[in-house]
Amino acid sequence: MEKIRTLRGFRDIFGEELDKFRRIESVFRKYSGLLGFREIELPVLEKTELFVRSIGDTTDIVEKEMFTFTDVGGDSLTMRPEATAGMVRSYLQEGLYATERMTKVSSIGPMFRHERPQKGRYREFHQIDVEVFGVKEALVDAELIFMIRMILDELGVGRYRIEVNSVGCKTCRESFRRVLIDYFETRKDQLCEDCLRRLERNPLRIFDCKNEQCIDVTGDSPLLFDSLCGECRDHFRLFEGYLSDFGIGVEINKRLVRGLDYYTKTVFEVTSEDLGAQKAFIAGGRYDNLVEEMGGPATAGIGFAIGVERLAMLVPVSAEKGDRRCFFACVGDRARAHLVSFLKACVSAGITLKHAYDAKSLKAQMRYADNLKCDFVLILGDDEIDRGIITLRNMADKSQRELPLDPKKVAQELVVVA
RNA sequence: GUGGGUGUAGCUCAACGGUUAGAGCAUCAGGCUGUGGUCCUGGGGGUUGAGGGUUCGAGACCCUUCACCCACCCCA
Repeated sequence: MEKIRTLRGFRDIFGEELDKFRRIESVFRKYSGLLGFREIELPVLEKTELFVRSIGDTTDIVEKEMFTFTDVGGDSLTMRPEATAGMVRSYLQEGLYATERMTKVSSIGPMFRHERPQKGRYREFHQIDVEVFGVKEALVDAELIFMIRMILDELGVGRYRIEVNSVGCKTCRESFRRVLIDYFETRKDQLCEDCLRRLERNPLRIFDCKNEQCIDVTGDSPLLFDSLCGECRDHFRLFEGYLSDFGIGVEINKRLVRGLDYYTKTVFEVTSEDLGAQKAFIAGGRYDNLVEEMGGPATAGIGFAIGVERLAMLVPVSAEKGDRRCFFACVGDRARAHLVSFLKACVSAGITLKHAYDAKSLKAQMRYADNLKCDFVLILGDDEIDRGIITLRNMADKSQRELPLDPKKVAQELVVVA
């Protein structure tokens, strides 16, 4: 029989990695709470149309990377490939635009993209997502960067870069698009195949190419950043000003572009060289038209997503030692009969009491206790029972002492020493 | 979807085309009746990813296929 294993790109997450996930989540919740975000859980499955409309039907995500299938009722459904679409849907569906002047929400959960897996990229991956609706002021842009910095610092992430840029609004982007196309049209012969495709579909993306020739060509091409409209330029200047008020240094990368269609003005990316080729582990930006495009009132929006798997690769293993453990070793059936009462007493007292389920020699139980890194072992055999006591061994210094054979009193004692 | 790399014990890896495929770690059991880590002895555990081919003989060579890893496209 062939062993059943996980689907390609899907994984079991456990042990050290899961510990890091939990730590990341808890540090995130600390700062998102301090900055006034509330958490929300959204469905993993949504109508396909939601993603097509929000992400853009010519993006790679929508064109070839979604887990999409047809429901028995005939609806086309999709496992969410990113969080913002669902966040916007929820914001509109729950009518939050009418009940609060602005909304700060966050969410944590799995996302799905049907891509070829590689380092730091899986078909099921996890994102921490943050969105702010209804604030057009650049202060919030800087506040999000501040939040990211606080989280990364507390997690002990060492080397990372925060890059920011502005991709402008509809008007400055439209006019620039023509300028860019004109520029590249005359240099078509120097572009790689992929970039020729990009030129047709989304010329801005040529800036993302890793091909050396293409990088050369973009080297002296006009930049969107330099032809922003007055409003977008002002917004970016204010953003920079607030960042310096927060005391955060960032790099302005005028070539930074985003893969999703809905971004406007501020975009940013946090990268690390310790990640392999997929070096961005946090990315986000402003999307001032998205809510309206999704059928809501004109509402500014901005958000970012943290790739949890990628961030976990950068988080140092926490040195904090788990709680001290105790083991119950018994010799013979008479002693074994006491196990349950000790278990009950210890759990009630908040103590972890490990034990072997099958009857083994004392030696084997000691080995097992050692293996489990237990700090204390309770030893109970005929000797102890006859004398009305139980032996408590300290595994570290091998000292032993006797306690009365009374589960509650022993549990109390363990609370003190363990 | 494309390119490259790798598939041998639970894990990390050996084995020039030539006996019965090994080692370390892990696991289990012993080393005078009830005491762990180090040490000694032993046990269990494999269709060498799968299928075909070449050969007197294949873990190794060839073909096919599958899986994983890395990279491209793209993205967190």
